[in-house]
Amino acid sequence: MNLLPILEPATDEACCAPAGTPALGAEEAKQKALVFKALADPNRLRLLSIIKASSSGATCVCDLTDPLDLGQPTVSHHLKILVEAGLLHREKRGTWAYFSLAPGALDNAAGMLANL
Amino acid sequence: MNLLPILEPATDEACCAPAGTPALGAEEAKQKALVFKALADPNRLRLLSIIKASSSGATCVCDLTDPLDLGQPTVSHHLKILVEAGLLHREKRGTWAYFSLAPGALDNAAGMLANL
DNA sequence: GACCTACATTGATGGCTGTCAATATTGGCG
DNA sequence: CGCCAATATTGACAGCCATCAATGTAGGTC
Repeated sequence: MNLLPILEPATDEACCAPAGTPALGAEEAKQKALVFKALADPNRLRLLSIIKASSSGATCVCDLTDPLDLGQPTVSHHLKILVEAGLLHREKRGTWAYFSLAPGALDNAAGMLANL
Repeated sequence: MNLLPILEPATDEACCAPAGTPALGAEEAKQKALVFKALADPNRLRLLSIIKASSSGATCVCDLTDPLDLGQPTVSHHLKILVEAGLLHREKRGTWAYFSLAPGALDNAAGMLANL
């Protein structure tokens, strides 16, 4: 990734270190938080799970409303959030909208945790 | 919530698959969402980053307030959330409280994404 | 064209959350 | 014991968020 500012422990006393700049920049943190925000809802996790488990790899909204006990607009809203976070891919085919996992998106999120 | 009257769509046709039970259970999803909720804040990500980058592996609160531009109570609040999510470990030593990464916690969270 | 179906958008609302000021607690030190 | 320093807790408040009802849009069918 990028170079981290080395923390120089050199300070006065016992308690702690200086900690001038944090290891993770404010902007970068904000960006990464967006992905985890999208993952921070039980129903969205279940949506991802269902879509991932789907044999065809693509699922339409009518498949997703029933198992979640949510209204159709709510599911549509969650799907939008997941798409905007880059986790899902939407493909409109005729009247139906098919959703599939964005390739590598989950791995990418997992990598964020490893490279904090 | 309550039971929704099942609309009999009579459209048993071509759209999708049955989708009886979702792959991820409601309770399980709620539990996992708690971890991601803890990760879904930029300042908490930066806290984790600073603590992880700390040479000693343990950092006290006084090290964490300055680089984040947040008040001490707010930082304390964020740390509490991270501890309760199982991501951090708190060790009180005299007047100071030292925080360190909970071993394997980040890997565990990354695993959740892989095993959705 | 008229109508239906699948999905998206809007508006409203209750609940959650991040932040701060003020205060409480706890340990160390004289 | 009295005081200070480090941290935690409480209360209050603004902003965000998940949800639903109602409506809009667009594709398919007759």
